Amino acid sequence: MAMKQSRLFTKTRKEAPKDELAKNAQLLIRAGFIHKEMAGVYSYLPLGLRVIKKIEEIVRREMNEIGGVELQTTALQKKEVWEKTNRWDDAVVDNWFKTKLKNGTELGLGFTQEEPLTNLMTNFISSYKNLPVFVYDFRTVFRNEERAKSGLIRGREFYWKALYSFSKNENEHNVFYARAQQAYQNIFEKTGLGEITFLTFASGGTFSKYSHEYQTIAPAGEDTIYLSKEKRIAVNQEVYTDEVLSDLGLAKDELTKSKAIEVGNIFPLHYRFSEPFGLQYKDEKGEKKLVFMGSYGLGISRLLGTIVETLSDEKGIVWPASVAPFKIHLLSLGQNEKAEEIYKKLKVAGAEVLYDDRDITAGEKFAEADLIGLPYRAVVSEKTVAAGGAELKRRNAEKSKIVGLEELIKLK
RNA sequence: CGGGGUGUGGUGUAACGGCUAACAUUCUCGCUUUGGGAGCGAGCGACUCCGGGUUCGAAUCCCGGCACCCCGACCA
Repeated sequence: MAMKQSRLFTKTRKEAPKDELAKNAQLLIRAGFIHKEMAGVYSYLPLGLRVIKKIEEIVRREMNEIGGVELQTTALQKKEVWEKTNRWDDAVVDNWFKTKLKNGTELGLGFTQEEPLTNLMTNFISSYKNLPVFVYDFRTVFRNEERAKSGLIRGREFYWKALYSFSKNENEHNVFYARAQQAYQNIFEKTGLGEITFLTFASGGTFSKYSHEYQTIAPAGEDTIYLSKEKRIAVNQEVYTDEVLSDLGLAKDELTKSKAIEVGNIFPLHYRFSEPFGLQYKDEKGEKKLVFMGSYGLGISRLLGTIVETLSDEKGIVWPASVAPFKIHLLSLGQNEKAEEIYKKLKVAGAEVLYDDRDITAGEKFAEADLIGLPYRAVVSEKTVAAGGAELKRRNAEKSKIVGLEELIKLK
């Protein structure tokens, strides 16, 4: 998609809002990607929404690749479903947003999808022939956090992907679980966080010995992990014990302590949900058995925040090409028809280009381009036209070079 | 939820208890300029978060509320 910047109603700011300290929120607001509605609640503006969609598509492809099937559950939740697992009571789950129908019936705004989805799947799973099945869901969820913080890192309303696996038994589950790990690794590599994101062993809670978190190293992180750069794994401080280290074959002296942001979390659910909902199947012998489940979460909006938090410099955001709202930032300096012409050709070629066609000073265009942070900047002025084309520069490079239209189209 | 802090034009800041609440930026208009948020001039824009109180007089002091930020706790 191509777009003229004169059509983009958002505006950049020189100064960070005083009610945000987190780098991700400051930059995303300054560059016009998000709008703060209230603490922990943000609207996605056109540029921000495009990044969300890019990340979503990367995640979708990986989920499809491992056999995931997409659906969408509801935000409104009914009490009875959650009472089956004892997760309706505020004494048990303290971050519910609850509301009521006109007639007084209590409802909740979903904070996760295990209950509704397990309940829903009882309609469709009845035989071993129906298994395994992997279902995923992108949606906004709500958590009444006592303290929202760090911009998009911990919000009260956020966008995430949840996948649940339904398997015949633990062995079958383990096969998928391993594939899911690979898919997660692919996602972080493709979104530019591969180098600084670690598979992390964390508390398994009531479900199993461990859960696996994907932790991205960042000073702004809420978690503390001990990581091995060589082995590409880490241990969450909450389970940093001699026993766990020996389990994993890690020695203390090979681990580095670091703050990190939890960008994903996967773990087996065993029969925690299939049991209360009676999610069973008949095996080959006609015997009823419980479905073995697994959970695979990933915060899309948190990932957006994490990318900005970790991949920005003093001038602004530095988007990885894979998630950038546009690939090319085309700037026209002064009056010239050449820029318009290049824009039209790029558009026809299907390039993802944001064309700054506004009548403002060069300095302003450069400063804004750096702040918005698209991977490539192509300047078209009398000077560059005389030199044979556009001046192309990567966002994170110092050097630039003159290129023709063909080379620009290649970048799309 | 415990502790700390902050609320002033859209944004960022200033103002001893005392003139018509100031400056920068944004925005509008004019001129100039055109390779790093450029210059000059003119304008628009604020019941100083809300409600009480003290005082001749409150943005400023006091009380209550709300909002926001930070630390901690919490975070299948």
